[in-house]
Amino acid sequence: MERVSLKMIAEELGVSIATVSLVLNGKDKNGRVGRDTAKKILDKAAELNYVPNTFAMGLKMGRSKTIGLIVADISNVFFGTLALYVQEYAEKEGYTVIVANTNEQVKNMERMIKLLKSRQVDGLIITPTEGSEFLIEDLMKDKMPLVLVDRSYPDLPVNSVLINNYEISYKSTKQLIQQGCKNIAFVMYKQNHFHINERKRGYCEAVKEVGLYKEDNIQEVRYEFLKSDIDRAISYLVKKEEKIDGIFFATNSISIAGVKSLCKHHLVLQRDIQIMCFDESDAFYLVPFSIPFVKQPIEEMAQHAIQILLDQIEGRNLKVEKCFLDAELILR
Amino acid sequence: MERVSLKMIAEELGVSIATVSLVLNGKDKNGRVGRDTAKKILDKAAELNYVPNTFAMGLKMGRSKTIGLIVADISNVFFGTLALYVQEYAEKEGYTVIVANTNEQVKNMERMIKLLKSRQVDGLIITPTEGSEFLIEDLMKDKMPLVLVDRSYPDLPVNSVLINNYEISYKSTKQLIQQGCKNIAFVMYKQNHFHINERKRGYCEAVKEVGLYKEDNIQEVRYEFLKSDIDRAISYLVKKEEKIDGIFFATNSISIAGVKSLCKHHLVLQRDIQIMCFDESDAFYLVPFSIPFVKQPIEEMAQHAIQILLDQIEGRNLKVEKCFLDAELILR
DNA sequence: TTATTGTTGTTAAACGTTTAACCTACTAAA
DNA sequence: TTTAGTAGGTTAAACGTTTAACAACAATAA
Repeated sequence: MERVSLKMIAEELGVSIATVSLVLNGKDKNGRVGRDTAKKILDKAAELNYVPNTFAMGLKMGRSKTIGLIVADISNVFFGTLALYVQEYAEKEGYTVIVANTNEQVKNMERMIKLLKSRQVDGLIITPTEGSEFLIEDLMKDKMPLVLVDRSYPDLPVNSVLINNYEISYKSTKQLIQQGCKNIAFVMYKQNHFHINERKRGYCEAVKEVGLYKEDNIQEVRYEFLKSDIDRAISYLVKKEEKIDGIFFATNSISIAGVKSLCKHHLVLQRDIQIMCFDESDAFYLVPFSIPFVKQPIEEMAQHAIQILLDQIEGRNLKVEKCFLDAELILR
Repeated sequence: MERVSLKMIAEELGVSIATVSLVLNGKDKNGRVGRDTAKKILDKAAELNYVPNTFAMGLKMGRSKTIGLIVADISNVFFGTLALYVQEYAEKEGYTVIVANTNEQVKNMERMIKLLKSRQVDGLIITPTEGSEFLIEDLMKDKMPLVLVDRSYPDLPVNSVLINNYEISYKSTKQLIQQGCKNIAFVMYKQNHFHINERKRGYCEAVKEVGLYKEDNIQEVRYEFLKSDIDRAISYLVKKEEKIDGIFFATNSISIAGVKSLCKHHLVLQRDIQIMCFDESDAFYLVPFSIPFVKQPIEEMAQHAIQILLDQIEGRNLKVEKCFLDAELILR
């Protein structure tokens, strides 16, 4: 893996390294380097298949043109799609993305931040884990350019890109009510995340308004034990005295697991029970009826996150930006 | 974003940079540095929250401890899962992964290789796009450590991790036959990929064996126009003279799109038609009957790919490794 | 006494870039 | 003839790390 350096090009052509650098960076305008010297250099670089050494560049310039993206689990389609778009928009601006997984563990998040810092990232886009407020505060003290996505700590003066969790959740619950549901459950993660609580608040508000609020209709499941907890929750909900006739699932992984679990109880969706999901899934198209869901504007989230982050990195905007995007209710 | 360097630690403690480096790299054994000096350095490093500058290290050492992973589309759950495990195993060995998407375009693959090279990756794991043989050959000429995953060019002496496409495909088709299907279709991408052709060969072999081969039962769809092409293909298959009673979908994206399309025709799966899919999908658990599928050992694929790649990078093994793993037929 | 060995460090070069500052030769104007 | 300007480069330092080679000193051995 013989790597081609400026030096090699310079030696082969009998010019100085500086000249080669100037030409290859396009800084040879206004008469720094002669036309034919420039052409010779360009040709030789192409011939030798020169690629600049980002390490040397980064070391010298103090910027890596790299950003870190920290998510819970890249194999989850929500985060995978987010990663796809983040990379797409980052690349357009000449930035590379390193993706890191936390698996919702704050310990991992800490490790990943350290790793990405050692990789000299110029900034971070993070979906923070539960209990990671202190890590965010540390990063802010460090003046690391930073954008939180999907989740946030509303009291911290930190850039964020969020959706209208409360409103869309309220609206979705209303929709179930309008479809005739009289006893609606809400299944959420047992996590103290602001965005999750906002979704809960939206649900509560909607059911309270029509006098349908019941505390035991709200079921919490643990991330690490999703499958078993969901089964228990669904069992409880479908077997209890006043049977449930509608369920709102608070995230995409809960939606999938929840619907799976419902199937096990031989309940026929849309007849025995109405459901409402967060996030789209291919799965929804496999059933011969439509499953309503909340569609998050993932591409726009990625786009705004990148834009805010790069504005900070490149010093175009130093104010804290809190960006709210509207999710959409899809009924079909 | 004041970055802490060895120099700062050295100055604060009144020792040389070399000493600090030695201690922080654990190279102060056999009496290089005194016990208490070492302790002072360790403490100060922790206090200042020192993280080594990977750029300077990489520049000096000529190795980045970074590998590149090139896939078609990170938001596809197969590649997402692959990425997850590749990262997990890479991290265990102290390597970081940069993921790049090609969207199945050879142009993009070329761009991504260039980008990753400029990032000084020590090696690459690639699921090559169609027509990218010349890029692989270039990399081999460059002596870039390399492992192809999922797909390969069998004539090239290049490391690869593949599944037993022919056998599992043969076996899956046999299964459909055994379930009583008399007229089985095969839906595949219109791509000249070896692994895809192997899957086709497995199907063909199985149907020919029992005299059920019909050329127009093999339908090809284009990656860029998956949805429309699938709809056309399914329409054709279900409406033609001798109606189809079984379909084998050759990849996960085709499976999902295909089942969606079948639903549109109001066909009841497992009654009107038997199907067989490649790769698992959450979707399969939403229907009250079981959908058989081919399960690829994604974690093992990632593990072997990393192991082969690191063996090459670190010079432990210079032979070309062709690794074959067995996919599994899941019936439930 | 002198040499040897061990302990605890330091010095300095190198990795591949970028870029401010400098240099040389030529042309044109005063 | 001098002076200034311009075109077309070159020199050298710096970024933060690693590590071979060196050094200073003390203890021990011959």
